[in-house]
Amino acid sequence: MPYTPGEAAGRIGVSIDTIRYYEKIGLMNGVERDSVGRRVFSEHDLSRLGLLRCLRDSGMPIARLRRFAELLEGGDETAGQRTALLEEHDREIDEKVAQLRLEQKRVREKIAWYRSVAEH
Amino acid sequence: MPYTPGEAAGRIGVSIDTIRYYEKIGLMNGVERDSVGRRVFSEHDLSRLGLLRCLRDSGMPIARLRRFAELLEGGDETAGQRTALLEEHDREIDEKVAQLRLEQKRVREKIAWYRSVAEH
DNA sequence: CTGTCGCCTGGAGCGCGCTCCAGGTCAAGA
DNA sequence: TCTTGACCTGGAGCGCGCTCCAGGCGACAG
Repeated sequence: MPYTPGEAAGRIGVSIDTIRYYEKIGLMNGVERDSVGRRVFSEHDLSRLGLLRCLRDSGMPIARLRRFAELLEGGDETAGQRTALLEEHDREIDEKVAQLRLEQKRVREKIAWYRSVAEH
Repeated sequence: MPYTPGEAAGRIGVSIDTIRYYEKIGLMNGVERDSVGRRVFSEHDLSRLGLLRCLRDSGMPIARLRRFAELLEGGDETAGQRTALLEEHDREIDEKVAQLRLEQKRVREKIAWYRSVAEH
């Protein structure tokens, strides 16, 4: 059930350096250590890391991620705030997708235009 | 019909510094200058800049943008390569959107889970 | 005639998110 | 016993895409 840093990194798809960085900046507080100081990741740590990574990959900046991590540490009372934060992120993803689709439309128009010119 | 740097920046929605930077790195070669060395943007320059900006905003890295700008300067013979480049970018936008939707799914599942816990 | 404004240049600096490095500890295998 | 390998730390460095700065120039307003 516990994972070494290398296993954790492999499972989530990040580098060990990223894991250490996340701990350093307060995104992953409370990860246990073994007798010689090496990190030991629980299943729960992994899912936390996975969620953080998912939020990060979908565009959440580190500062916001830190806020989320803080709320996670705040226990049950912060569940509402966590939900609100995720809901806002959800909306931001929608907006980003909409924006990408607009840009894609323009790209496609340009492609169509190049094609129409090609067949003179 | 011609625009000053400030007007060009305003119309496209970038800073003058960005315009200068784009010229410096070869994305906007061939912009004319007036008698004292100030840039003069034609309608065509604006649409070029606008397209570059659109590609950039939709995630194309500068190196690729540079390649595209080179092709633009290559004239009619490069139209096919330009089209190919834009088509690939179009696919990349699709992939990025798909990825975002996956991540959004996970975010929504987490929200749903928080909600289900809240109503114990 | 003196601001002030918009622009010019080359080059330094910045914010983000890692990534790499030097130097060290311990454990297990040959 | 020696080596290899995974991990540790603090801190420097990096790649990207701008952004800002100092110092200067010409045009136009008061």
